[in-house]
Amino acid sequence: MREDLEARLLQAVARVVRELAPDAEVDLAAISLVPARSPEHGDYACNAGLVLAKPLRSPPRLLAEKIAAALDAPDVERIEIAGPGFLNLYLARERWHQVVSRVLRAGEAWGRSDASAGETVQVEFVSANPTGPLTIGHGRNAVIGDAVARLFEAVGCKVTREYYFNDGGRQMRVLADSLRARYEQALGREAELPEDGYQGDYLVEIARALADEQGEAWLDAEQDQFKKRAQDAIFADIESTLQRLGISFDVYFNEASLYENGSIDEVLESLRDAGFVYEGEGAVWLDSTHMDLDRDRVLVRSTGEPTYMLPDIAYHREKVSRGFTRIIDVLGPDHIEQFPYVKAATGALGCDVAGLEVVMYQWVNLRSGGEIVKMSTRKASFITIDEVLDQVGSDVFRYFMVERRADTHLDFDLDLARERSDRNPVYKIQYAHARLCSIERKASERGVTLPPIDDLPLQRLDSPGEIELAKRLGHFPDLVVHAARAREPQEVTRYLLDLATAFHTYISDGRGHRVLSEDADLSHARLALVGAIRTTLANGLALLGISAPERM
RNA sequence: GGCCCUGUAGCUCAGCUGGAUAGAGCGCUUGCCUCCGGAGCAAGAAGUCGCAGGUUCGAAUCCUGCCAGGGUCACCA
Repeated sequence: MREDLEARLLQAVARVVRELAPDAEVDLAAISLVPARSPEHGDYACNAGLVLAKPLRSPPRLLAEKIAAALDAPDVERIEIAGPGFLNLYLARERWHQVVSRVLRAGEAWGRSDASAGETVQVEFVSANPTGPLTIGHGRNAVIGDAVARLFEAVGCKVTREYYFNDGGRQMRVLADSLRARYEQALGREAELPEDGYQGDYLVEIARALADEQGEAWLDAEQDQFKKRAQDAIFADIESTLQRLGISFDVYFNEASLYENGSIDEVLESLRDAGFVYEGEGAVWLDSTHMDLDRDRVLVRSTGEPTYMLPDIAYHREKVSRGFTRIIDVLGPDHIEQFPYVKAATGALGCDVAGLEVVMYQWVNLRSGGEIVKMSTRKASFITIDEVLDQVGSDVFRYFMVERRADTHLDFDLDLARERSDRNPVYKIQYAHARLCSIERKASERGVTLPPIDDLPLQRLDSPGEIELAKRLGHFPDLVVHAARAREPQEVTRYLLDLATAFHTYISDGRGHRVLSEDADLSHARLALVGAIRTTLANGLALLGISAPERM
């Protein structure tokens, strides 16, 4: 609806420009049509008069009037010129009533669109190496990644969820040696963890299970056996955590395969051939200075071992080769700095990297008992997702993880998350949904059934609260598109909280908006509105992977 | 020192890619359950948008500098 109006508005602008100053340079992208902030400003507000004032050398209010006169839009009932030169557009009420029937007709598809149809998107997220359980920091990555993937699906993209991991390298050898030590300890022998070994209790448990199962049979086992054992156990644990969050992946991509199929060598050679590699200080360097970046980076250490950057480049070349139109990396601040180098180097290989982008999130601090616990992967102090899930459940966890914009630091307030009360915003939204369901149940108990959608007496929805709610529902598809474009699930949480509040206000502000009454038409109209709100809340929650309970 | 993110109400944060009187949740004050769910609603107090310049009809939003917090800079992915 908004888009149609915007198109007509731009036509009107074009007419006015043609008439007054055909040669003027006008930036049409600067013209916006947005939902008005307050009802005094109508339904939609447009800044075209102000934007055109300069290039057309005319007073903005005068231009606004000309645009208003040139606008051909049957839905627009009235236009006011306000303030410095805004166009305030008032739509006919029937337009908003129609929103209710559209929602009911669309059902689960309400909010979904083909705005980005034809795109194939790969979202790579979590990507934790199998050296330990997922921590709360991975949790933010996991929830954001999955929610962004859901948003892409909602606007018509085909989405591949991918997990990239490395089970090779020094860290895994240390892990293997750590498990061996724990295993020997489990058999009652003297054994010491290697220096900078993995100290977490989870390895003790894995070792105990191994000792119970194998007895002393593994005392002479190879490092590789321990490595595989640890890796399998830890991966099983990671997958079970992800399952608790309702997250599953289409592809698990192993970094080792890039070594096995020769990609690493190929990439290094190609970069060398392209003239972007040189030797210095015993290492092999990426000449990123000549890719418009501020400095060079090491690709192969003086020890002969590649840095993580080289396989990263090979991996991104591999992703691009699979033909995705868009490739998203969900990265924490510790990985973000490498990305421009990886992207530039991948481009230097001749790959089209235009669709490569990052969704970056900031660290999570855990707040408990008024104290802030800084989550640090390096230091031993970390809290696992499972530990938190034991206390709050997936819905609360997911909500809290996407409640803030990804690029701001997140304080996860464990005490608040644990509260099943009005202080906790997840419940406010879910409660509204349950309350709506309750009203529908009540209606069905009383034998009230809705007439066919086309026959609904929606004109009976004439109170300001009802029109306000219908407008809010009407904005939902735009909201989804916007959130997907911004890669910001947070926008959905905010919308849902506002919608839930608007409903609670409507139903209990003492203005007598009883849904079920003696007036059959009014009851039907309001019941239809109830259904539309419920559908929108449920669809919005689904975008976040959060359940919409019918009872609480 | 270089680069990246952040600085908005007592706290945690929005602010729709430059718009009209800067908003929400929590906390605080005061009211509301003979009535479809009080996990709710109504009203109120609370802000030099980190600081200083600049760009223009108009800046929390864009530019520059500074201050503060976090991150990162081949031997950890």
